[in-house]
Amino acid sequence: MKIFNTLTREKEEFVPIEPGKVKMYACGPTVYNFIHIGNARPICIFDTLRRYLEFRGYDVTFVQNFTDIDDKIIKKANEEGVPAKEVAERYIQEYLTDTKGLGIREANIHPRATETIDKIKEIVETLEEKGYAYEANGDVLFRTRKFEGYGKLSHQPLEELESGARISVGEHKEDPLDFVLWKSAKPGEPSWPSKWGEGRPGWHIECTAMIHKHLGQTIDIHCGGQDLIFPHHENEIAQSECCTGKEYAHYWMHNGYINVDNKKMSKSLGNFFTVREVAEKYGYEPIKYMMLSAHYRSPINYNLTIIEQCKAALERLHNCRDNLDFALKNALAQTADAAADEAFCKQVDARKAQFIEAMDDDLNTADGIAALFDLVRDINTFIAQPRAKEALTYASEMFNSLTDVLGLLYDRKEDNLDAEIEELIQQRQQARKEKNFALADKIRDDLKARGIVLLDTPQGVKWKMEN
RNA sequence: GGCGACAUAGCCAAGUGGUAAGGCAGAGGUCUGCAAAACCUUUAUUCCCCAGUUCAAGUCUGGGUGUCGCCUCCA
Repeated sequence: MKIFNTLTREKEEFVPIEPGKVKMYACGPTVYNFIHIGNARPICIFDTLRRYLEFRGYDVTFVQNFTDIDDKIIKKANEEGVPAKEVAERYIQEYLTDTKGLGIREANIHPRATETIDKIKEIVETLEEKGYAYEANGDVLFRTRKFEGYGKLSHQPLEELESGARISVGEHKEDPLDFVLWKSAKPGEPSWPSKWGEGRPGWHIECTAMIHKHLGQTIDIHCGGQDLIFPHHENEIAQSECCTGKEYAHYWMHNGYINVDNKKMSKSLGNFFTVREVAEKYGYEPIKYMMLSAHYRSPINYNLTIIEQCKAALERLHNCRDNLDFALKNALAQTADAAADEAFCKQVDARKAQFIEAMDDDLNTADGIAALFDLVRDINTFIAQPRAKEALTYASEMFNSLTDVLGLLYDRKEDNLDAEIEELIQQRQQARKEKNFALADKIRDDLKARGIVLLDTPQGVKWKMEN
């Protein structure tokens, strides 16, 4: 598989550190609010990456953090007059509700900053011993200029970065580019004891500490949104590589933004939509589909038309799954046309190959979806007449496998009709046969009132629950 | 100022040298007592503009135009 590596700005063949195994880390949310759909993009994309790597046979260990101590959380807690811990815990639960709705698998480990304090202190101490960090009024700062590789991820010369940097009032930096590893606690703030006094972790150190603790000093893939490249990921590299003397991550993947009116969705512009509010109107799945419909590094311009189009596109996928279920239920025990079955199964294999080719190319989910839709057409055409169970099962399993990798069609209810409704459908069929259309239509209307829609198809009567 | 990205049909969107994927919407058809749904077929002589390289360019080069991003917390 090829991956576009931000470090080299090139697509590179993916080679894991340890054959067959992948260690990946994605920066998780700071839990002080509901996530918006911009936040949801990396969550969806890198969940799909994880699934795809597993589909390709890798044993993946995926770690994603919760930043549960931070200025914004403390601010929110103060506003509400509750402990920071309570705010964090609440929004972790809301996060899990949304990601569950989006069909995201939980990471293997979801470490929290507050559970990683020991490791954080250990790294900061090591950096201090090695001369990469210094204490100033209870804060511990990283001596950026001492790390030669600084700027290698964002591809910025130091001078240019410095021209934009500022020293805020009250900071005690040796250099504007230096950043905080450990912050001294203000009165009333949550804090932990340390050799530098009571304090809490800085903005960038926790990810590095969690990676070292749970994945090791060097990982395969580190991912996140493009806005984390600088300074967050640049600083992570500096901390980690100065601490260990080893390369931090082999591949860096960064997703593009979700825009509104062509502008980056952000809290400060106030042009954001939470996942929750969009889901309440359209459901979670169209959001997931939207994320996959474009390449992960391209921007997506969010609006209502887009989400409606995604919902409609998804319908075609769900219908195919319904069609397959129906065909399977009425499958022939033996094949009627062995040659046709064989040709069909070969075609199914070709779609899988097409899917893999797309996804191997830097996770081209848009092309992956195209392969899936081609498979849908193949299936729909094939099942226009009764087919043998074997071929249908083959196609069905392939369809499930591909949709599962993409993380779509995860929320299908088991549509089991009770005997009474089955009986009503039979009565209607009888009425139709006897040309008692008044009765037939009445039964249809009654069922519709109960949310069950009947579909008279050439293959027989299908039904589905109304959306 | 430094660094970077993007511009493909009504809409969304793939496609890094070989003659324009896929989806939505639209049109036609199949099925049907009717309705609805579904399914099938179809929809860009052309890829922002100009010049160049090449047998061949949406794809490479140069120049424009436009839009956006990072350089400050941010997915």
